[in-house]
Amino acid sequence: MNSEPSIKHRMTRQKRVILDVLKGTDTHPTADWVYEKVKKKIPNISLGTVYRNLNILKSQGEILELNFGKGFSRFDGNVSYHYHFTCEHCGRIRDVESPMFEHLNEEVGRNIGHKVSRHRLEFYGECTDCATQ
Amino acid sequence: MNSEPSIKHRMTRQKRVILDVLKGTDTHPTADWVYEKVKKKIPNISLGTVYRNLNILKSQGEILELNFGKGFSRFDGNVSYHYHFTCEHCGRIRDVESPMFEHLNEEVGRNIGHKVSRHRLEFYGECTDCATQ
DNA sequence: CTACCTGCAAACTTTTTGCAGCCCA
DNA sequence: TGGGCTGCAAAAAGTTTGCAGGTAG
Repeated sequence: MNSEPSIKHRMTRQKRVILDVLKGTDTHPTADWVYEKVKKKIPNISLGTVYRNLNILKSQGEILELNFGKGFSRFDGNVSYHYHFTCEHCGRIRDVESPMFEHLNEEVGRNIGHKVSRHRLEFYGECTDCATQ
Repeated sequence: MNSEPSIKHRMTRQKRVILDVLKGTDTHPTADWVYEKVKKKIPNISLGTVYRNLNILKSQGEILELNFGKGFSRFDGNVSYHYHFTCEHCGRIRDVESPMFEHLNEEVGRNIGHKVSRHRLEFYGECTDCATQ
């Protein structure tokens, strides 16, 4: 994977469209979803190129790789750190607008005796769309 | 995967040893680590059997499947729900003895307008072992 | 020009599954 | 005894990579 900081990365058409797709959705898509979407603009793009660019963009801090324990990754063009809410009924993943609980790091760090620098918090439940059906 | 509740699961030697291995460690091992460990007692066990039993045990609530975004799962014989701390230096995953923040579900649920029933919280940082080296 | 990037396809890794025989309840 | 379970091996599914030609800067 060409993501060492020493390499000067170029802005190619492929990379730009991939980034645009990710910045233009809040659906936390999989690599394959991105691939299908990008194919509409660049029909002969390859899945390998999508993966390569996702890794480069991730290493450059332009996107986030999320993981919800399904054996594949999801990607997020919203790099401002935030929590997520997953509906266990429809599977949709939403951004949580709630503020972050910054104090948890220090609180738990003191408790366990290790230096805690960040945390990841995911909420699960049933969204209103599903509850009202 | 034979994990429908309708199926009457049996206790086989393989399943018992797999469960013993998981209950006897706090290292949050991968399926392959469990496989290697179980092979010492049942040398001709197959990896497929390990995976099948891990899935059955998980569906029965006897173990937990964890996911730390590395392309493979980790398993936990400690099913009392708890948080984890991952050292980003040595990679070791420790249980967090801190009490759970039960109020987060209601607080965030009110904020986002969806029914939140549980959350998952993972801490990251540097453990004392690594910090003092 | 010359790194870096692309499409293609093969390779890799983790996990699942079909099958014929085995064994727990 | 029969339905679930096993070992084996092949298949899936997601992701990475080697290569020869293409292109951004």
